[in-house]
Amino acid sequence: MAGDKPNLRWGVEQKLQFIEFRLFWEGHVNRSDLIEQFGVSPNQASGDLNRYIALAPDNMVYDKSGKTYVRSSGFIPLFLKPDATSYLSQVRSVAEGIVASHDSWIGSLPAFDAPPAPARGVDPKILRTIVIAARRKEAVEILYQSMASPEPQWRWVAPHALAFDGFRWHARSFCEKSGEFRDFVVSRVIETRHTRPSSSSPLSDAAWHEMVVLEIGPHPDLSPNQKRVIELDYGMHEGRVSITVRRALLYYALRRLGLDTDPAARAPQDQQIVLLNGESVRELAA
Amino acid sequence: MAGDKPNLRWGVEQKLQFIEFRLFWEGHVNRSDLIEQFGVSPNQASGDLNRYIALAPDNMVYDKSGKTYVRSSGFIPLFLKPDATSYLSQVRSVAEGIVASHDSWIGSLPAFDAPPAPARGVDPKILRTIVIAARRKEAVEILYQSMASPEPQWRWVAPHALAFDGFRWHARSFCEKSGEFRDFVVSRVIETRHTRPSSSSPLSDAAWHEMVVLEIGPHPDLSPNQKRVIELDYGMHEGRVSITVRRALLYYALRRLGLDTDPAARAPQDQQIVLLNGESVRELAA
DNA sequence: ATCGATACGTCAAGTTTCTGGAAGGTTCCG
DNA sequence: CGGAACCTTCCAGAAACTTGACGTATCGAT
Repeated sequence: MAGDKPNLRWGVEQKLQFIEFRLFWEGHVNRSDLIEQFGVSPNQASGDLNRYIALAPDNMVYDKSGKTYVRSSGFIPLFLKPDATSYLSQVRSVAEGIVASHDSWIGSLPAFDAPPAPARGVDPKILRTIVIAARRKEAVEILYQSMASPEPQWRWVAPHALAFDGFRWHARSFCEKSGEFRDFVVSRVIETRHTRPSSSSPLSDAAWHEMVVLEIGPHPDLSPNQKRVIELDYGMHEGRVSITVRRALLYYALRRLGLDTDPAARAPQDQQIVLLNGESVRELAA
Repeated sequence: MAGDKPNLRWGVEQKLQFIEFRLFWEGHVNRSDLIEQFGVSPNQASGDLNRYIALAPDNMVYDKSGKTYVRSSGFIPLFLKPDATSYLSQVRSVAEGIVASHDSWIGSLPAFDAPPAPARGVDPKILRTIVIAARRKEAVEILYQSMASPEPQWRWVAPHALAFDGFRWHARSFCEKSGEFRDFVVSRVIETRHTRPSSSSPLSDAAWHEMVVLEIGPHPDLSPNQKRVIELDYGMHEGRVSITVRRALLYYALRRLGLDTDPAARAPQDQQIVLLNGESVRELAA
């Protein structure tokens, strides 16, 4: 019956996916939804809805009383794989203004909030310069405000990767001034000037390529039941789980997991997890 | 010359935006880029590129030697507002598998990594049930694994908002069992059963609607120069910035900012910021 | 019980977009 | 020089879409 997706044009495929997205997440679709989202005529929207029914007859019925198409009980997505992470990521992006509401397919946005991350914004042109330099394996001259010097200084760096520490974006780069690979906070780059070919190889960034394994387990002072729940939360087996992280990001990973302080600094219920191989890991942290 | 955008069809507008996105971020576009992204014929792609030139003659020229269209120096985006946050968010989404590479417009993905967040995934159907219940102001019966009880238990909750604490997603809900508003970790919901109308009003969730103001400043033990950089990073004026956060999220906000422990638990360079109004804030934390 | 508003549906004519095929141009490289 | 890898243009036909007109079902208000 259904199942054979003919070669559809991109625009048509998008509209069918949209119908399915709304059916799954909201339970219903309207002709007017298509009109708003894609700017098509009522006429065309009718056609698209009926095309969807023709391709997936068991997924959707028209509810005359509700004046809307509703998902039927035997709904099986045909054009989309429903994904909670992606939906939640969209919720966050729309709520935080990263994505305009009309660019998202979510029709009725759930109320949402998250603890704010008060980090300065990144200038798109500066970011572009860094990204392009990384791609071309070039060095770029940046005016950088470091923690060490009072005034911003020009220096040549050869970026090769981006990293996010939870708050700030970093450009992992070879710094010609210090002769080392370092993290540069992108929002501390005031300006960029020239670029030129770079002789440094990203492969020599040992701290970036070397992986560290963190062994974590539930806090020993939790009750057996609390331990079990934490194990479920973190996907632990037999009281432990391994997390692999680049040595260059180890500091941020420990901080993010709340493992950069003495485990006694928080109550066990707040701390939740502890590092099981702390001795071998902590000496690697920068 | 340029500037007047005629009423274009959705599909055409998307392609022009795509051309502009690639021009801005990568510096060049190919006919083959359009072919890959939208599945059009080489023929049509030519047409679209020339349509773009007709609409924005000063933005792009064909580099015969490079065999590609390149951004010209006077490039002014016409269909898109370049946004670093949105670009970086895409980088992260693609790198973490949230968005398929071919659904993103980024052609050449920069190398990227971030500290992993080892949290269990959320089941899309369970999330959907919660989101729909919130929209319809309904209560839903969930099988929930709490920290308190050894076995999961059925209980009626009326969700009204989603919250993200940096690791886990929560459903802010009225719990009929306890008669209070509480956070339920979505990934700890094993199953959902019935729904029914709810009498509880989201407006009575005091901790959700009450806002707390955090005053933060640079760590006092930093050097004047280091303080200045931190002030720039966090957008502080005169050594302080106010962050407003829901009381229900206060705990997570403090944790995220590293303000939930004694300021002496970390070295000043690691701690970076301190809470200036700690006395009045900390007594509110759950 | 009728009327108006709001949905969706459909038929027809005309425009825009797109494909496929065919022929042609430029630059680079071996 | 010839081939590869780009982009371009012309044409006919198909698919997608718009505009306009007219018809249908449901609901709620008068």
